[in-house]
Amino acid sequence: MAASESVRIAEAHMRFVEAWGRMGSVWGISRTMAEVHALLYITGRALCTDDVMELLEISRGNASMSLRALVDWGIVSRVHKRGDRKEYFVAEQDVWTIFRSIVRQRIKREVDPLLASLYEVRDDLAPASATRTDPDVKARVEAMIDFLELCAALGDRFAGPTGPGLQLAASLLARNHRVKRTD
Amino acid sequence: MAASESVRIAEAHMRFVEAWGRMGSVWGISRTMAEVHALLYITGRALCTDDVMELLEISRGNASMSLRALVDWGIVSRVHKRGDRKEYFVAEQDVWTIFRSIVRQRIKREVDPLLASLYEVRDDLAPASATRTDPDVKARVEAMIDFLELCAALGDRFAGPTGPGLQLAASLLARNHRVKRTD
DNA sequence: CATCAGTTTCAGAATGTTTTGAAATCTGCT
DNA sequence: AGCAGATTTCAAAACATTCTGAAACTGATG
Repeated sequence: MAASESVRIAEAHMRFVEAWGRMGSVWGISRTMAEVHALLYITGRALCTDDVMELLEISRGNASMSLRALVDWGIVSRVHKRGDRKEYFVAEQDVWTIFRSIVRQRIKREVDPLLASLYEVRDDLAPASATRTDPDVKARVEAMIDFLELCAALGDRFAGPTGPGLQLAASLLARNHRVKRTD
Repeated sequence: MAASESVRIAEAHMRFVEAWGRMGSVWGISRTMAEVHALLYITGRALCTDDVMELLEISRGNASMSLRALVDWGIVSRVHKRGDRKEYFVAEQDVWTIFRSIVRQRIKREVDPLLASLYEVRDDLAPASATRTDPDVKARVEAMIDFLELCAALGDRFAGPTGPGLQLAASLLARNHRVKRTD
């Protein structure tokens, strides 16, 4: 049997799902994954694999993969219903928490490896043919490293599990445009 | 004739280019585009299409497309050499300015259209069958809209042409972890 | 321990993106 | 205008990602 009793979705909900799906690329996830997340988010209900398959018209494999990936990203969790062997899934409801998880994941997956490569490049630039190397090149690599480290640090601060990122952001926005220089 | 006299590149430079290329997905551009940018950035020189083709071993069409796209993004500019009909390209050297351009482009291309869709969804949710609609659904759409608006505003503030984003970021990092709540 | 509902896996198919290369276009010079 | 070097375009090919569906697996139950 297919979906749990009455899983119907208003047309407007589906448009939300589609809009969110198109946004997938921004978050670095596939369209379907984003749609699955949107579906869980907008309904606010616990849905099972069959519900997702049916509503989004995707295959069982795809639904299973996407749900699992969302759980790995930490923005969807598994829940169980008493007396039901099926697994159900719910999306994190707090937008800021969703954002946190995504930012942290992406830094870990993408910025950190890049930084690792850049450290290697810097180390190769430094010791050996130090005299023959254009000092500007070193400076540029350094600048890039500094910038990415700043990004990672900011990400941690903003998106860290303890950080009240929202307030920080708000206060940042509220401040006046110019900030007194510290140098 | 191929590249301008002596365009040679140290092995370490190429590793920088590759590392940066892999990062392309984060910035939402293709690997090659990212590599072209990295090449221009790390050499700090003005290179012509042929230089890029040769160093990156890509086709003329691809080099042309990638360079043009980078110019569109505002992180590479065309320069001319007196007595030379060729066009040369240089990358913006300030990391923060590069970041600014990218953030602004991405907000314009990705967040703004999504927000537009969400406004439509909200408007569809409000007037007609207002009684039949789960109020929580409206709240969730609102929450998402608010969040994205905050993102766009933050992006503008941080990455705006006038904003001293770096100082803001630094001061943010320097602050103590907890910020007094404003409510 | 055989069965069954439910879940995951994975090779191949479908789809989407990027690259090529040659032809068309442009630009500035004589 | 006619030419020559430089650049852009674009259809087809190469490549990469995502999706499907059927088979394999899991683990609770009688």
